Amino acid sequence: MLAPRDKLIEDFGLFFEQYGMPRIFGRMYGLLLVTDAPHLSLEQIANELNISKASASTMARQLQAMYIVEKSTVPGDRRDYYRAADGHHIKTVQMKLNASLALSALIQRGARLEGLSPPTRKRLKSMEHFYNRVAVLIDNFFENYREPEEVEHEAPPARRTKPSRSR
Amino acid sequence: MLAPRDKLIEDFGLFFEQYGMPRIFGRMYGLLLVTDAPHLSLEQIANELNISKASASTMARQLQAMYIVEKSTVPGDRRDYYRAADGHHIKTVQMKLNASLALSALIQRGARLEGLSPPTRKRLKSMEHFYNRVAVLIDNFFENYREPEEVEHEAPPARRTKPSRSR
DNA sequence: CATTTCGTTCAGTATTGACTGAACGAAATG
DNA sequence: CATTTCGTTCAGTCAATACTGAACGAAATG
Repeated sequence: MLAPRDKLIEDFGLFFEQYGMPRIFGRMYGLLLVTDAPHLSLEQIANELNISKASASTMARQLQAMYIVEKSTVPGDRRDYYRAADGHHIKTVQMKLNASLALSALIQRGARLEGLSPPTRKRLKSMEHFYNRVAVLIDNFFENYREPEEVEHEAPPARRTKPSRSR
Repeated sequence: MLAPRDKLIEDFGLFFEQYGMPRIFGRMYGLLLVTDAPHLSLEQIANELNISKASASTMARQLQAMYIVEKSTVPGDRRDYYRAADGHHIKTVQMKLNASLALSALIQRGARLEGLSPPTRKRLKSMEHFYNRVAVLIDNFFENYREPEEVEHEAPPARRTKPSRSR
C-alpha cells in the first residue's frame, strides 16, 4: 500500500486529470504542497514522481505560467528550485473568475445578435446578468479577504441541505 | 466570412476547447443558446454543425449529464429534441463550487498528514480556510440570488483596477 | 410483417497530447 | 579548453480521445 502522503499525491493527479490537466501536473502540485522542504529542484521532483527531467521541466513551466508555482534559487547554486507560490490559491480562483467573464462576454455577443426573438434575447441577457453578479461578488470578496490570525480546528462550512425551495 | 452567429458558435467551440472539452461540445452549447427555436432535434443539430448524428447524440448526452441541456419532446413525435436547460448557468457555477470543495478536501487531507512541519501544516490550513470561505460565499449568493425583473442595458461590472494595495 | 424513422452502439480512424530519451547549449569548474 | 552539471528542446512513441459510418434495435406505420 502507498504511504498516505504518496496516495494523496496520486489523488491530486487524478483530481486534475478530471479537469483536463496532465496527471503529472496534479502530482507535481500536490508534491509541492505537502513537502516540508522550502523548495525542490527539478531533479528531486523528477525522482520523487518517477518522471523524466524533461517532463518535470515542462510541467514546472506550465505551473509557473499559471502562477501556482514559482522558481526560487540559492546563492552559488546553478539549479532551479520550485515551490508553491505564496497565495497561489487566491490567484487561481481569480483566474476562474476571469474565465467566467470571458464566457459572459461570449454570451453578451449572443445577446447582441441581430434578429433574435425577444425571448431568446431575454434569456441571454439574464445569463449575462447572472455572470456579472457572480463577478462582482467574487471581486468584493477578494477586496475584503484577509488571512485569519490563527487557524484553529476549522469546522467545515455548513452547506444548505438541498434548498427544497417552494416553487 | 462567417455570419456573426456562426462565428459566435465557433468561438464557443474554441472557448470550451480551451478548458479541455471537445470542440463540438462548445459548438452545440452555443447553438442551443442562440437558437430561436424552442428546441432542436438531433438531426437539426447534426446538420447545422456539420457533424455526424452519432457525435450529436453523444455530445447531447454529455451536455445533459452536466445539466446544461435538457431533452424535450412533442406529442406524437418520436424524435428527441434538446434545448438549453432553464437555469443551467446557475447549476454550472454550483458544480464549480463543488469542485472547489473537493480540492479543499484534498488539501485538508494534506494538512492532516503525520509528521508535517508546522509551517507546512499552517500553509495547508490557510488554504483550506480560504476555500471554505469561498464555498460559504457562493453558497450565500445562491441563497439570495433572484432573477432581475427587467434586464436593461446592463453596464458591465466595474472591476477594481489592480489593487496596488500597500504591502 | 415489411418498411420507415428514430436513437444508440460499436469498430475503426485520425488527431491530439502526454511523456520520454537523447542531443544540445550555456554556464561553471578544473 | 576539456569536463561536468545544469535546463531546455526536439524527435519520436504511446495512449487517450474526438469523431465517423455503418450496423443495429426499438418503435411506429402501412
